[in-house]
Amino acid sequence: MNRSVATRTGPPAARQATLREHNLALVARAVFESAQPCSRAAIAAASGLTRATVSTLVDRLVAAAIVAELPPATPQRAGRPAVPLAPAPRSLVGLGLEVNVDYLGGRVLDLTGAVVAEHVDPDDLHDSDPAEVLARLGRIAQDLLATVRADGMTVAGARLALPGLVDTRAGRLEVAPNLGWSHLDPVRLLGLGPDVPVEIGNEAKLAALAQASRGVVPDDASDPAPSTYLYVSGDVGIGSAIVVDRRLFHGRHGWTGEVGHVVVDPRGPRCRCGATGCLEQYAGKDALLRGAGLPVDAPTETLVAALDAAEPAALAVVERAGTALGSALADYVNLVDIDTVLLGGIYPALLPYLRAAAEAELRARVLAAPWTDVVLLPAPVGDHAALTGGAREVLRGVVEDPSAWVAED
Amino acid sequence: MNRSVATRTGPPAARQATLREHNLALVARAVFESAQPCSRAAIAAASGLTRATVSTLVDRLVAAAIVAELPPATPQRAGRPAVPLAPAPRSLVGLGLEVNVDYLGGRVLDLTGAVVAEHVDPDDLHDSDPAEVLARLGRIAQDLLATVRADGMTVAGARLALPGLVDTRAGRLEVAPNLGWSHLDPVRLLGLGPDVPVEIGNEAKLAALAQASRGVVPDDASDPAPSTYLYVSGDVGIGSAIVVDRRLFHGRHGWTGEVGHVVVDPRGPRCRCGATGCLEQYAGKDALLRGAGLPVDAPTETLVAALDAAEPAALAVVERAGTALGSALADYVNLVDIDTVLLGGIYPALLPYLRAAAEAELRARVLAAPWTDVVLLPAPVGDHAALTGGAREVLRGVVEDPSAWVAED
DNA sequence: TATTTTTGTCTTACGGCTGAACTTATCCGC
DNA sequence: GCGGATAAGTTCAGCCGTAAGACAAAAATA
Repeated sequence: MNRSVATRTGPPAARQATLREHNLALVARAVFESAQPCSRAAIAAASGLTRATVSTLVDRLVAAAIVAELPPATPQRAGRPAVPLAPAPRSLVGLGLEVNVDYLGGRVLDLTGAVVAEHVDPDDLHDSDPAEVLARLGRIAQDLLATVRADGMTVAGARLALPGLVDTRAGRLEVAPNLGWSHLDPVRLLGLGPDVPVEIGNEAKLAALAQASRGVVPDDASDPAPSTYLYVSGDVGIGSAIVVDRRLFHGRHGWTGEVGHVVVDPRGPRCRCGATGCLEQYAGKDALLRGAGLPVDAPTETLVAALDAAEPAALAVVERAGTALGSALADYVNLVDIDTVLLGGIYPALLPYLRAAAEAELRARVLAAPWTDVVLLPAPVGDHAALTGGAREVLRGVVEDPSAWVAED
Repeated sequence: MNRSVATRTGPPAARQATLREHNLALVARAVFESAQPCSRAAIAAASGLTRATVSTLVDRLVAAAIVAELPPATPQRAGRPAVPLAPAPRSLVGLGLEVNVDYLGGRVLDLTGAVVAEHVDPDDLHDSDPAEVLARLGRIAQDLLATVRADGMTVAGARLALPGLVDTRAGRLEVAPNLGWSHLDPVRLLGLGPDVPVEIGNEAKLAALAQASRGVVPDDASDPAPSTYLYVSGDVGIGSAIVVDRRLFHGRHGWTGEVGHVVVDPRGPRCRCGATGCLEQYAGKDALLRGAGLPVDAPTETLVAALDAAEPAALAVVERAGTALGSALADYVNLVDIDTVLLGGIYPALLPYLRAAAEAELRARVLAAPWTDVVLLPAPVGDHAALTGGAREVLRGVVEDPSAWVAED
């Protein structure tokens, strides 16, 4: 009897409805990825669909308040003027949440990429109580949701960023060393209602996605953000993410990019992970401050001031960090063949002092160096990037599958 | 005038024909990935399509000789017996070609995965003349094609494996150090007619794809080959590939997996790449033979014999190689979060002697070690794996888009 | 004002899938 | 040995989404 209920594995069959969903997403992407507002006719020409089909699809997106019709621009050419289309402001929004060692907070973005609400509480959350902290963040989230709902917006979902080993699918935080948290279900502890679907993610991974500005939401076109890059964020630990075509490379569990524990010198100092000579012991924040003779809890600005003052200890330790970083990034590039590296966290401030050493090491060690240049760039989105990244991930889901938000009929 | 001819960027629009192509591929995959022959009804149940639709799609695949109807098996249950479906033998075939330092040759596989023709010429091709060698391989290919065509088979395409930096899209070989080749167009030099589309690929990458046995072509079900793994092939150099769901992770240019040049010890010996302490200098074939006090042109068997005889120099150098390999693989796993490693080339023979050291290093250095085990396995397909991988890649193309091989009407 | 040009809508046709009835082929129980 | 049960595969009308082309609308241009 239970024979042929068949697991229904593999990709789903395509039916007529699938066609419509596909093309609806195609049209939505066309609107969202266009630098300037575009017309129905332009979308038809670019996509290969007929103007008739594009029209019906656009009408659905407009009815769902995903796309907005702008007032007609003053026409320049002959012919009936086009109706400009653009992402709809302040209708569907995404919520990014984060708990990190130095703050907790939330940020709400709309489909245009604008911040419509935000609340950030700086705090020292080393070895904090997860239940208490997450309940507090839950209340912050509720406040933000109430505010934007009062303005008539609909919340598409939320994404919680955590600085640790996260199993996104199971919704479990395995361990977050710096928070002193382990083995818990953060979504349950947040205590948001079932009306807002919450997923969790690693902080560095979500911050990485925030860097792809042209992804979901058009920024100003002067910023040609790359779509394939490595994002490396330096703090006490050094996390990173592999982004290909504005999407994360996920690996087996999502635990990619642990570049902080790449071997720089096996005879080097012992790392808190138990091994020796990891990158973190050369280019992590604690190692840098200690090496420069500064207190471990000093802010990055203190180190930068020491560098600006040309203090020899600071200059030496940062150059050594640059060499170590270059060596580890060379391994990274040799293994995954991605040659644009965005540096976040403490690195943008230090980049002038470590760039030369890092680039020398990259030139020496990257096998493909004769045919391609590895580019080191400061990450464009800095402050609490994971909040932006989390909110954008939610909105990317809306744009890539708008059918869930479009009326049936 | 030239305004709106629009580049037609992005994914194509979905039309009715797209639906059919999608479902045709879905049905083909169902037949090819099934362990035993399956019926139309079983495919319908598994895919969610109706039996009517599956029937018409299967009929097209049968007419195109991609799928074959087997004679009915003796029925066990009540009801009309099913017609078993399986990949069609000896109809569409793929050609794998390879030039490497020690041989050149070709292999023809049919859709069942069976070798239907093969020709391998051992030879020393260090610093050879590319035009002469590729012309020779072209003649071998012509002979193989003539043979299989005489038996009524159709050649779907060919794939040429080369040991070097290959730009697959442009069809250019940038450099193959061991052959002494650089900057050439191997497809043109092969001189095959336009009736057989030839693509080129890196040897290690294609060998890696050969390891996913259940991919295109069902092997015996006793071998549960993984679908996501790292493949690391040791020879003079050490190449590798990242395989996710039986597909290559391509990176920017396809130049991923250069694990031979991951840093093991920056104070280590100088590598031929110009840097110091690369893995290749510890675990490459030349380094191993030299360290064991054997001639550099000795075959691997000589080293294995020395190990079996418990010669101290050999044991020491292989253990050192195991540690180095473990260190480099730990970096690899930390960066890409893939925990199954298939070892090919010279490593399967050496695995008993280097496994302990490598696994110790992996346990110490892989950050996720407490939550997941890194598994080292000998690669299942050994002899000239790139030939098999190349042919399978061609056939994978057929199964993933059968519509090109199915009659219009 | 008439013509040209381009946008957006309307109508008809077509292709591909669904669902339900129907046919075919086997097993099972009496 | 025969009828019912069971399952596989086929046939046919109907639905849905897109294509194709005509048509309406709105602006620049002569």
